[in-house]
Amino acid sequence: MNPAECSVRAALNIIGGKWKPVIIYYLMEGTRRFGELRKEMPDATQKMLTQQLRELERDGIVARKVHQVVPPKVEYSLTPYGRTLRPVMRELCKWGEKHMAGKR
Amino acid sequence: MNPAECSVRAALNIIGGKWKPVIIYYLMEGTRRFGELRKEMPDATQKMLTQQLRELERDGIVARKVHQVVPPKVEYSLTPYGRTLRPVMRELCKWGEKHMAGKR
DNA sequence: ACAAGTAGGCACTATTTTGTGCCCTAGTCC
DNA sequence: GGACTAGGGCACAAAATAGTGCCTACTTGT
Repeated sequence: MNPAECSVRAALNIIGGKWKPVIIYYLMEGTRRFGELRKEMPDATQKMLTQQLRELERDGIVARKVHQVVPPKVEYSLTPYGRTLRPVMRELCKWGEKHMAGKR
Repeated sequence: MNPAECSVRAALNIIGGKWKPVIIYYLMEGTRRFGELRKEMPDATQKMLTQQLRELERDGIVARKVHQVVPPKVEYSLTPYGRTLRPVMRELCKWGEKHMAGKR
């Protein structure tokens, strides 16, 4: 397996989850609280959201900031590293739109 | 789910298989016979290769050309539509390379 | 007569990914 | 002292994906 192909796979490992692109998409717009993400993507279960966020955190894409306050408050945002995904997401998105438009 | 996020998911549905990006990658270089692909990606089982090729064909990304000759000969290539994936793959690949380089 | 090479098909199993349901914490409001 | 809040954990069940093994048809070489 040559380097070019496995680099594509590496990228897909990061953004390839069912909800990860959606999370990244929202976080590209700005910081979100956990509950906000849940409202924005009601089809993702809480567990899935948590799980995918953890993975993205582990991979250095999102930052998780816990405010030690009374009702817990946790904010998620893209790390600088995560922001380097922007061009990738843009291409993916552009292609996806064209694809959906020309739907047979 | 807004249109931007679901377009990303639509794109991922096409190129998101375990072997699809690899297949697309090789076909971007040129037409391949089934057996050639097998040799280039020995970790994919024959079944997986066939399956993923069928899906890519169904989605209009690859063309399958059967030559009615004695030992069967089947050639796969990207359709013009498949070639529109080039920029997407390039970004994905660029990001993936940087990602692997900066591996912690 | 028989093995090899090509491009698969089909049934079944294994692995991975998603989803469900139920539980916790610690203040605070009533 | 019960309910509610926001974020999350854990065990398990279901579904999607991937992998294995064995089978076909046709022809050429031995």
